[in-house]
Amino acid sequence: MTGELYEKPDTGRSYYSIAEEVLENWKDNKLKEKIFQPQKDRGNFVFLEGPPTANGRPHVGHAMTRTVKDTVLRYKYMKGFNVLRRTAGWDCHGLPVELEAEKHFGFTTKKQIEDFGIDKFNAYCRESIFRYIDEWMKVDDLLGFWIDHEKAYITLRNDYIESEWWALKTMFERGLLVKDYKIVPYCPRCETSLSSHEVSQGYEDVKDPSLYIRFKEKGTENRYFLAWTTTPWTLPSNEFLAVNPDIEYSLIRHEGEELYLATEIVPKLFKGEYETIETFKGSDLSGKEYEQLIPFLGKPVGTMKIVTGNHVTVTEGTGVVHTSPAFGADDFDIGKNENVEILNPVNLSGKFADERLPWNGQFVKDADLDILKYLKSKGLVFKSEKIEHTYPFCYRCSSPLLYYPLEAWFIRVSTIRKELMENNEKINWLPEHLKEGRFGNFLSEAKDWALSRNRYWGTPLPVWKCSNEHYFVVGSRKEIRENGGEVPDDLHRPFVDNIKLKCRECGLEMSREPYVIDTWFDSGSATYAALHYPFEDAFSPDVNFPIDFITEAIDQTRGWYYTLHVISSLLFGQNAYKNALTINFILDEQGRKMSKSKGNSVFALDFVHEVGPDPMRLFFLTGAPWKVKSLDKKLISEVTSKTLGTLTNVYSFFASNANLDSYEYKGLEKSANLLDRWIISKVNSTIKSVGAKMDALQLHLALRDVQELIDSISNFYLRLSRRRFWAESMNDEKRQAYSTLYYTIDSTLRLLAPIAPFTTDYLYQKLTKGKGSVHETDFPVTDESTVDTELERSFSKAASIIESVRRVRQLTGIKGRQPVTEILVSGTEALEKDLVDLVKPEVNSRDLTFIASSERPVIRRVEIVLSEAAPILRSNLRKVQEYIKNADQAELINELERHGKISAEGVDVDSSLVKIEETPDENYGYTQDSRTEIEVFVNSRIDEGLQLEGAARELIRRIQVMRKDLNLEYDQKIRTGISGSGVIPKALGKFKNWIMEETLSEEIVEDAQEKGRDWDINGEKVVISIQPV
RNA sequence: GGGGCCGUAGCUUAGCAUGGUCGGAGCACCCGGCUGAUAACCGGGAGGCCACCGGUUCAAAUCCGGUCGGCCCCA
Repeated sequence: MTGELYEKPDTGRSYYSIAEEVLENWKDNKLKEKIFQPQKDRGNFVFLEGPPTANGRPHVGHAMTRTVKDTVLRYKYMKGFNVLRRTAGWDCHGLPVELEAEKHFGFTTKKQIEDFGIDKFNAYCRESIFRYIDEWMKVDDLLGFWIDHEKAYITLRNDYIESEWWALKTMFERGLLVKDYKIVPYCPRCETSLSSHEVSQGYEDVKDPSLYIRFKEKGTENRYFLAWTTTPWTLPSNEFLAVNPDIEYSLIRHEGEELYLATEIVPKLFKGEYETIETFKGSDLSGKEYEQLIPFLGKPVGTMKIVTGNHVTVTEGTGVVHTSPAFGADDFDIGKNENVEILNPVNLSGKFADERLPWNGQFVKDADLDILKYLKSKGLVFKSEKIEHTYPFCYRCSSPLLYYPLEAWFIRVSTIRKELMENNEKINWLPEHLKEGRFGNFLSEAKDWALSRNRYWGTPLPVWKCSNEHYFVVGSRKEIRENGGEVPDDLHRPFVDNIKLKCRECGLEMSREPYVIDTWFDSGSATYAALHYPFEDAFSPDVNFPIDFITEAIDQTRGWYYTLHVISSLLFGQNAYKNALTINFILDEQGRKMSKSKGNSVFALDFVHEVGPDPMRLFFLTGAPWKVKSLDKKLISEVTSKTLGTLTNVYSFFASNANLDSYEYKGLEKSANLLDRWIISKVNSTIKSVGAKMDALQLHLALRDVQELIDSISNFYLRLSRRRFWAESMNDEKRQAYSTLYYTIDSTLRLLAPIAPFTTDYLYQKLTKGKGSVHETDFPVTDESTVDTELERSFSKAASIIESVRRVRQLTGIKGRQPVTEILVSGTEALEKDLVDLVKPEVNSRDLTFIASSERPVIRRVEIVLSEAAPILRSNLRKVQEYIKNADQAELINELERHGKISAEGVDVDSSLVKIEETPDENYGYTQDSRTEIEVFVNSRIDEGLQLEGAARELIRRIQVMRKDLNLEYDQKIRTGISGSGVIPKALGKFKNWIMEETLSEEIVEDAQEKGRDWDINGEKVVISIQPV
């Protein structure tokens, strides 16, 4: 190290390389480990990481989620909390993983998997889920996401599974886990049922047939029920037609046939040419019989008749609903009520599997067209078209889902809707509308959770059954042993399938129900299962629960947010988390959604290399996280240079000057200096607002406040304070300035540290000379005694005055370097003298005077308002105008103000007919600030003295530019030569000493050297040369 | 079909929950200025029927109703 106290930052350096250096530093000092270690004197803040599946590369959206997580957790740590459960988690099971494996092996059916061997298949799954885990962890590190990877919870571990088993047993004992035969959304390709939250991930707009079909009423010649469907393949299994009992139906005659349909629909389907024969209430139609539409499957007893149901509407179709109990939830209920045999010719692969059908062997959706043809040939199709509607597809393999009757295990979520909603009340949602909106709506109609999956790679359903239909749910590994089983090393299939238990009721051998469970149950169990509850005591629903904070992407409202909430409500009777912050998607640079198929995904690792972690983090927190944003590199560099760039420069200024003066910070010194008092006040009021916004999880608003502070420091405080730092020797004033600036930088770094952890720590190290990391420090606390809102207001006024003067100078063509004699300000009470002294050099004026409204240098004239006056004064108008024009305006105004009218040669002119027009004195440039209404008058008369001073300043400025171009040290003395004509010699004559002082010239000769540089100063040619001595 | 969010200058957006400071910023563009920390800053210019239509009100970008458009979610 040289004698430098404060190391200067390398401004040319990329944010990525700064981050690399800081990361090294963190690693060397084991900083993460230190911060992960809970300390006694701290309160607790509990986090929970939503576990990603690491079988794909993390993209920028993941990076954003992780940034938000990290920012909050860093903030909470600095606020004095132990952040508990700051551990990573990995989601391991499920259809997505199996699908990858199927692709790898080229399997398309479950039989292939079984022939291959479930053990080998699952072994591959187990490996593949961690394929990208290194990249995930690398991204976390590079982003600065401080999360404990070593203690990560992993949902495939036996301990984790065991906790879930405990939960399932608990639910079973409370009657909440049941086996049922139900219509479930079913993926024929994956050959498994899906839960409602899985289904909700896969809706797409598609075109499907829209058929209006004639069902012939039994015993009639040409009388039909007109029904509507979009799923022709379900027609062979039609067993009923449903009508709404309360809706009115008509029997109409149309082109020689008679049709039943809802009255309301008639005019929509028939334009004019029909005749209504009779009308009925839906309930009147109940019981009427019809001929089977497609007669291949036989006709079960009690079918082919009209039934009623409240689910029938007339928003689509005809009000007569084709009902096949095998393929719809409402339909199924009807079938159950009527107690009929269910016609189900479709097998688990989604193909017709009944030899009596002409379409046997076809995939049902593919058979739609053939069925339509068949019906057409029989003359049963009234109308056929295509409509676009949304239809659910498997969220992983994109096959169209079927609603299919299956035996499955359910969690009876619908029974606790009320509790779900009550517990939702206790959650703070960001944005707020999710509580009542999307999430609340979903809760209020929560469906039973179809939990079981007929698959392989998942948490095994811990239910055993004997041939007497006795069920036993295993709640722990111990219970396996207690019931005569042996615990395998791995609780997954196929090993778990080999466990046979002895039935407690009848002693017969029990085998496991061959299902695995929905992987969403895994992640939704993280609250307790990650800590192996209740087998270990790291977790208790009574301590540090609910979780304080979680944040995930918006799609998780129906995913993780939901399953966490449901499971916690079921098991613990309370909400799982207190604060839920939702993050929206990031679109690509063109504003398109990123998707694998389009190939426009931007991966986190690539992007962090490109722009660096802090710029990326700043970008993520610009604008509300729950608003969609497009990746925008321009915006990134803008926000980065505005915050980190400026802050780095502020530090850089401090460092270079403090080094020259060998200044060392020894605490904040009390300063009477106005600027110091102001910026300290500003820092403290910003600390307050930033803290409040961070507490409210309004991270983007907090960032905005910090940015404003940085701007104030750089463009006001420092700009106006510079001269104090240049004083020859160290004095109180100067030391106080240093102390204030140090304090200001230190506070700002700490305010920004949670958001931009690398650059702030990089600068903090330099500022504090390596005394530790900014992330170990406390978040700043407001010192109320320093906050002076009155002073802050005065400064905004001062800023507004400076702005206005610049505007006037622009308008009147007086350069900033040209001094003026006076500036008058009205519309505000006078600023205190110290502040005025600060403003004066900025506006470059000898005097700055605050004046009353009446003192303003304006010429006031009374003017007739023609539109008002003309109709009243009529023929006197001319005379009055003339009179007013020639009268003494001051007297006239006086009269007007005193009497409310003037008397113009005998004519009374009411004040409403005139107005007082004000024009600024021509010797002044004028403007009024629109916001503060402060008026500024700049005296535009420039006498010779001022002109010469202006010229001198021009010279100084040019010389300074040349010094800088030569890269001279700040204290390097020079010899200067100047030649020029016009005012230049005069200016030199008068201001030589000043120029010498300002430019550190030992002498100035009025004759530029040969290598002099040509300048144009206000049209005057000047040659200047400088030479270091 | 239902629900949620959104629609402000070329782009990004503040303001709208407590109607009345004229609708503010930033980027980009042009012009000018300032600068011995600064990829900085300042001033000016151009650019908006605050999506559209109606209503409430003395007064609406802001409240209400409807329409259109975008995004998301559900059935």
